[in-house]
Amino acid sequence: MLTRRAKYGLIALNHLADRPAGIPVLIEDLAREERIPKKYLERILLDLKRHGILQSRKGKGGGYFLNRHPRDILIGDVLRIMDGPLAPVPCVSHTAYAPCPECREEASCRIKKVMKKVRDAIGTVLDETTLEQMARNRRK
Amino acid sequence: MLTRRAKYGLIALNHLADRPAGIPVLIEDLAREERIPKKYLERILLDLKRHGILQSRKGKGGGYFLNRHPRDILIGDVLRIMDGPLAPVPCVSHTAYAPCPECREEASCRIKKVMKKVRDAIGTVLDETTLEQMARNRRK
DNA sequence: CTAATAGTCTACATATTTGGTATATTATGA
DNA sequence: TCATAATATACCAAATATGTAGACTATTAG
Repeated sequence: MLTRRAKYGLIALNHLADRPAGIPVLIEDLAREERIPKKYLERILLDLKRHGILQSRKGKGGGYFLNRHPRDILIGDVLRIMDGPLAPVPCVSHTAYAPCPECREEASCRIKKVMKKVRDAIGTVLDETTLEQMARNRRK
Repeated sequence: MLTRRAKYGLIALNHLADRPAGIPVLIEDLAREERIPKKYLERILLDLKRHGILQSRKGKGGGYFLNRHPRDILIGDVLRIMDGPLAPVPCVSHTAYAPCPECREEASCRIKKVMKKVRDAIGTVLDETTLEQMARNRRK
């Protein structure tokens, strides 16, 4: 399940993708228009900034804006930042591999074999979808 | 992420799929051999029984065994019982559809469009994999 | 019939995650 | 230098995940 945090993040990025590039949007406006709790959104945006997705300016005329063109932002990367690895078990994660704590012999693990397929299926969708594609159907 | 509960469930089902059909296995043996906390496992097995995956017998000579042939048990169904719907958002679930609480206009929701693809990708793997297939690589 | 066996039910306990708030502090531009 | 707006830190409450404890019930051997 996607967390609310991830949904808020995607909503915010779509919101920003709809505006002209490089023009800052106030957290407050974003929060109000998208009905997201402001203080919570602050932390989400900051996190996305720290990971290079967003950029910000302080003071008057400041706000948040995309750091890259929407076509260069992968939804998979956004969701990794928001919710952690895409993989359903750590032992099949591309970006955050770790052996499963309970697992005894990973090489022959039956769960791993199936979950690897699931991870790849998810990755194929999310790492081949850009913010631009996602935002394609603009509201008028 | 799969919960530990789901992993335990899969491990238990694989364990049972390895034995001759219809011969009961004690919760206690299963728990010990697979290193799963017994009381926790009890509830997991009971849940799988209630959903028709397992069958049990009480008293001496009792225990748990598969209610159907492994080829008729879908991993997707098992995971739904253990962890809930496969879909990353309720609005794209096949088995437990519900509108997302935060969502305003579902028809045009951009998140929904992407997540539907993800759900289908996951479903294609898990609803086409049987316990028999999963258990194919037997340990010797 | 009764004792041992083995699953079932209910209630707690405890840790982690999630979603959110409150209050400062820091940087920027007019 | 003042208003603005992002940043940082610390909390907090509710939900979920992962167990544990103990009583109860059904079954079978003898």
